[in-house]
Amino acid sequence: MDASHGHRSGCPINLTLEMLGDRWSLIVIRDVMFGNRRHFRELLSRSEEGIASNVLADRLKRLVQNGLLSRVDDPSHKQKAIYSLTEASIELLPLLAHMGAWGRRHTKPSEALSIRAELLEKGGPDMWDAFMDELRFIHLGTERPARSVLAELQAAYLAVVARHSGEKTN
Amino acid sequence: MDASHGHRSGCPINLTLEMLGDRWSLIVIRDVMFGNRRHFRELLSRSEEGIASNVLADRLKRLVQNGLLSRVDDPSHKQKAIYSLTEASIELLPLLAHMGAWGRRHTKPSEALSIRAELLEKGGPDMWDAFMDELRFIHLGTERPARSVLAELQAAYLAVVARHSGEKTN
DNA sequence: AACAACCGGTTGCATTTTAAAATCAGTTTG
DNA sequence: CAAACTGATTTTAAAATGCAACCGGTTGTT
Repeated sequence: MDASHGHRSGCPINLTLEMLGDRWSLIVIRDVMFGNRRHFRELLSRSEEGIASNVLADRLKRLVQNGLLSRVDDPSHKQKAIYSLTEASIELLPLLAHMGAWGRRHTKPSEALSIRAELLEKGGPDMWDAFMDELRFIHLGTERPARSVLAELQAAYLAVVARHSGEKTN
Repeated sequence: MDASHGHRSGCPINLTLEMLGDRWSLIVIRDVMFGNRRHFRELLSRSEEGIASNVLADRLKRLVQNGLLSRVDDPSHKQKAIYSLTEASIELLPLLAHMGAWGRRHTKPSEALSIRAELLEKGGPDMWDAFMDELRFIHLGTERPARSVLAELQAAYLAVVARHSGEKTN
């Protein structure tokens, strides 16, 4: 069982699950990735799912330790921290896209919150690559790409919300 | 927060996570899918990760309730139950393939247990579709497809194990 | 007929993880 | 100087997990 390294097994699926297989880690990454939440309070109070502050603090710490987020001080406020995606978490995008697609098919999601998943599914790997390039620009400081998938997703989301008269502002 | 239905939110990613976001559910599905473990004892004792019997019993029950597994009596043995994948869990294959690919890149998996993920990544969506067709044959009783991805994966796994002199018989 | 091995679990208990709410000290803003 | 805001921590309780023993029934072997 390879307990020598504190892991249940060396299976890549298992190791991924050990890192991300809980109810909150991927929610946090989703919010940083799709909602561009970069601060503790943003993640805490604008969370659709209502994460508790101690759980958020713990997950942020673990995600930073595992190299899925990076944390730097915000120069504009001595107590603010800015959390960014890393290359490793940016590469989780296809996983999240698939998860959204599966959830859209096999659970009963709300229409407004599904539109991003739908668009991302229809866009396919080409759109994912464009989105990942954009995330590298936002979080890693690479060159700005021509296409903004984030803007496309947000526009589609706002359009749905507007169509149903206001439900929430993001 | 849509607490009206006992869900944290209607986001498809969140709903997927509520169903599968724990440390064991996807391990069980992985073993049924890739290891063709169909009985309680097979899942329990041949588990690489050493799941506890009460946790396995709980997960099997929940997965059946959520429509990710089906359970029928084994006609050859009055006490045996046969667990099968459903269309919903068969469609988790792309997710598991991505998870394996990500884990191969960003964790330190063992070579033997990575070979399936590597093959599945290289095979891409074409191979996934062929595998899903095969899983529908095995678990849902559809017509037998020409290609057996399961055999390909198993052969590759055994080749790696043989190359490293025996480690496990799977 | 006797017996051991096997079947899918269950039970009881200790440990670990998670959840919710209140609280905290330092920082910024008015 | 006070209020609001920052990223957390503390406290307490509940839930999940891990572990080992156990269960009644079934099956294959002798």
